[in-house]
Amino acid sequence: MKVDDIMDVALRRGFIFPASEIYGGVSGFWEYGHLGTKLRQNWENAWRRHFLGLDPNYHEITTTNIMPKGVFEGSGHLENFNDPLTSCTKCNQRFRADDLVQEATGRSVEDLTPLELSEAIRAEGITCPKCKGELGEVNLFNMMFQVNIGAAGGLTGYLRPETAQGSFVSFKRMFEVLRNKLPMGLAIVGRVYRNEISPRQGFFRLREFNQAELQIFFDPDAFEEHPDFETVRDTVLRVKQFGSDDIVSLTCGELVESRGIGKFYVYHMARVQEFYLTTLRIPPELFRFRELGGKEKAFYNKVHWDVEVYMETLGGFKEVGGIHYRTDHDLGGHEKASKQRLQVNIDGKKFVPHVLELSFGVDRNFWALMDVFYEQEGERTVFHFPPALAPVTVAVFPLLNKPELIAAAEALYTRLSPHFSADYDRGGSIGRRYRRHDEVGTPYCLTVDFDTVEKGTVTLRDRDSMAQEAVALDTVAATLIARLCP
RNA sequence: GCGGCUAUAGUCUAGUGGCAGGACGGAAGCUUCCCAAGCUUUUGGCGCGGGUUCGAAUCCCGCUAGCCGCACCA
Repeated sequence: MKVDDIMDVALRRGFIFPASEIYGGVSGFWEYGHLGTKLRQNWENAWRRHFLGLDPNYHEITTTNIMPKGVFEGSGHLENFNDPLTSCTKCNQRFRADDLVQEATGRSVEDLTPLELSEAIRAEGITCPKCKGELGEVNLFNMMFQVNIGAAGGLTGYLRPETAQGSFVSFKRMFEVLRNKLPMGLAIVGRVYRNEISPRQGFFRLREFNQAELQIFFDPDAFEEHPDFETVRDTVLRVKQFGSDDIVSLTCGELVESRGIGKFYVYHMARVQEFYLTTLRIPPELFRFRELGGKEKAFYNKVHWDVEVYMETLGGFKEVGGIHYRTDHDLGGHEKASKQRLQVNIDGKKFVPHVLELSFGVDRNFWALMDVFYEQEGERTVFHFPPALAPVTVAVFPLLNKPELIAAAEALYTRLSPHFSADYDRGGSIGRRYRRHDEVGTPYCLTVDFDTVEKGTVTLRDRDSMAQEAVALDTVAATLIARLCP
């Protein structure tokens, strides 16, 4: 199985491994080794360059992982994800305990604690609605991890379940700092936490993971337009529309005209696709937008397409991101809960900005790179990562263990390492060293031989073609840069 | 969270109550060595915690993790 092969390399070579492994691990928590950290950072930096470059007024901020309870009252996370659950001890069906008690007693049970609900279930003799089996203890279940801030009796806080809230609570100040202009984008790349009941699918559903999100605040009256729309009007998007099983190719112009989706939204779809096809080099047939509708779509999302990549290891197209038109749901909620005015005043027009959210799961994107670019070519295992994303850009080898070659190779490594992600390896045969670096996706290897000492050339070996060419020492850095930025 | 199966070195694996073995990998060295060649030396393991037993990798219980199914996944 491909998933086993990739996980084997990932564990063996230092991409990812189970968290707190020596204590047995905890499901849903993973650690990144040195190569995984580099690959993830490279993805994140590519994401920053692409999305923050879309508009001079899109910026990255850094906000806290722990936020006070009030934030999640404003966001709706507490209200919507704090369900008291009980399950049948016989058939394991789960139920909302408050619904069952309320139905049996006719009383409002909103303020009852889980313990009181458990007692009420026993007192009323409530049994499983499905099989009449005995119901278990009531447990409050919220996807958020709760933490105590300060000494006993202090504030209740939560680990953020999405980075987005950081942008919303920072909106008021950042709008002022950035001199009252819309659209304004606030990006956050960072850790988030969700207490999944039962994470499965290996690395795909995590309890602690990374998001890269860009919240774009804009005037809702401008949703139908975008100043650069003409540059993407004829761009062909791969889309799977709600209610259809087919992936079709539609231009941005067609999507606006046939579906009435605002140009502001479709423009950003084009830029997202560009990121996947051009920067990440995902083959087009493995990429699509999937429109969500009906129950799948959160009530506050007016338009919602997921970004999906086909992953063989996960058996199909899987969500790696989403484009959500969240309207004024978030700022409106925080306005009520915080009692702060979050409306803006632009040229005398007062309104609460709407939000377009570009949201990406970093770890899922990381896994997508591992899946899409993994190749087993006979005995050769290779990751064909785009060179700019590969954890190691260039590896330097002395052909032989001769003092003059080692000295020359070390000098070359020392010269390159401040500017490139470089590695040095003198262990085993030259062929073995090439294979070692194929296995972690290093695009370029430089081998120092006697020609290096005598004529000042090194052998540049290309990962994908395995072709070799002589390159002058003086031009090695320039050659690498030219290949990294075609 | 429930049920079934599973857990031996970095990876894969042999071992069914009596000395934990192999392959690959890693390290050091030899070999003017450009695609996992060869040789020498070496490293390193029974997931965790209880129990049964003279003796447990092996049998039993619990925990943790993984896989499959159910449930969950705003």
